[in-house]
Parts: sequence; structure tokens; C-alpha cells
Amino acid sequence: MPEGHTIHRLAERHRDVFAGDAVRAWSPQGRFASGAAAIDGAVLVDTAAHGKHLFYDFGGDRFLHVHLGLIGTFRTFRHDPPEPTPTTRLALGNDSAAAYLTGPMTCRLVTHPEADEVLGGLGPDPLRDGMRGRVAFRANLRRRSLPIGSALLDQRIVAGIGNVYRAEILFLCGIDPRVPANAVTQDDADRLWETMVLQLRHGRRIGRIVTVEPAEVGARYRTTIPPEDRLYVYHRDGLPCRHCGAEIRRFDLGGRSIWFCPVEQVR
DNA sequence: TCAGTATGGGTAG
DNA sequence: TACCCCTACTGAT
Repeated sequence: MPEGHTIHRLAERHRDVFAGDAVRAWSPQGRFASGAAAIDGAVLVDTAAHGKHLFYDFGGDRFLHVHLGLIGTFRTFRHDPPEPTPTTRLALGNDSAAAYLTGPMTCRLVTHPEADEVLGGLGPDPLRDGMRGRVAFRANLRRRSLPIGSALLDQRIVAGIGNVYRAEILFLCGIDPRVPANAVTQDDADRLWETMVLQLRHGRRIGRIVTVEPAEVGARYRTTIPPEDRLYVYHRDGLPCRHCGAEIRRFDLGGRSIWFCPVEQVR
């Protein structure tokens, strides 16, 4: 589930598990054999996440840069890790844990300047920048006329939002996905930013995307809400809006599907 | 066993 | 805009 909350959670988990230790690294699949060999046995200094990008500092100007893409996964095992599957691009391990990376879009070693180049192309990250990031976000919207639904997926405008969060956040803010970014009012831009910060923090904490309020689906805890009750609009075309009962609609925006409520999202 | 799908993004035209 | 890559899972055949 690689939106920003997943990436930040991985950075924290892998810092907890591996930082300060010499880490074994190998590539069962073989496609990252030389890169893995270059960090095998090195001490992991720290990890960092920015948007959907993950960085592992192995010292000596060696940074592992990972982007999961659409289908990448990083599975972490604290005790008795199984053998990695043959498709595992990179395996990391110490005496007590292992992490197996499959299907990433990016898995490479970079230098500090190369990492900075990646970071320089990213907009503010709700999980890194918190409420401070709203000024940059607001300015980024003002400069663009593309639909706000496309803008939220543009990592240069805001880093870490994916297709689930963009639909859910626009619903929570009552904003029509087709409105031009530079026509979004300052109040709405601030509301969008605040909603992204709160929702991504919640997603990072519980490890999944749950935007509905428990009271709306009769659940006591947000983490125990069944999958079909976790979201307001994403993949709910044809179903009634949880707020007004109108039929949720789907259309293509920026080459990807977006779902919205035609009654609740009118600004 | 195969086709379809997925929370992403780069490149060619 | 179309197409491509990466992997795992689901449902149809």
C-alpha cells in the first residue's frame, strides 16, 4: 500500500530494527547484486522518508534509494524470518530481523548530491513538514491551472499523496476534483493541507488508510473497521454517499480513476 | 492456467 | 495519450 504513510512507517520500522547495526544485504533475484554487495556488512546510520521515496544512509556517501512504485512491497520480519522468495530484489538482515523488498520501481545506490536532486524535485510532505508545509503547498497550487484532482497526485506540488488519499481528501474537504488548482481558495487550500497532515499521520500510526469516522459505521475503533467501511469514495462508484446518499461517481482524471460525490463535492 | 487489476511513474510520440 | 516496467493476488475458464 505504497502511499506516503506506508513509506514513513517503513523508514521508522527499519530505523528501529536496523539502525546502528552492521546489516547483511543480498539480492536473491540478482538484479541488485552489485548494489547489495556494496552495502553488505555496512552499519545503517539512519533512514529517511520524503513523500514516496525511502533513503537508507550506510555512511561513506552511500545511500540506498527505494521507491516502491505501484506494486512494490517491503516485508519486515522481527523474529524467525522465512527464506526470501526468488523475486526478492533486496534482502536486509541482522541477528534478529529481516526485510525483503520485491517489485520496486527504484532500488539503487546514490550519493548525497544524487539524493538531494531527488528531494529537490519534491513538493512539501505532510508527514515531514506538518502545518509548516501549507505555505509552499498554497503557492504551488497558485502557479498551476491543472485540476486539483491531478495536482494532488503531482509529487512536485505535494509529496506522498496517492490515488486513494487524493479521492478521500477531496471528499473530506467538499471540493470538486475538476476545479483548477489556481481557483482553489486560500481557505480551501489550507483545509486540504490540514486534512492531508491529519489523515497521513493517522495512516502512518495504524498502518492503513482509514478515513471514515468510526461513529459513521458503528465501529468502536478505526483500526478494526472492515475494509469495505474504511473509505468514503475510493472504489465506491454506484454506492450511496455515506453522508447524503447520492450515488458515488467515477471518472478519469490524469489517466487514473477518481471517485467523488456529486452532491457533497461542489466547491 | 490465464487474464485482469492495483495505493506509481518514466518515456516516446 | 499510450505504453511500458515491476509482483502478487483474485476470479474466470
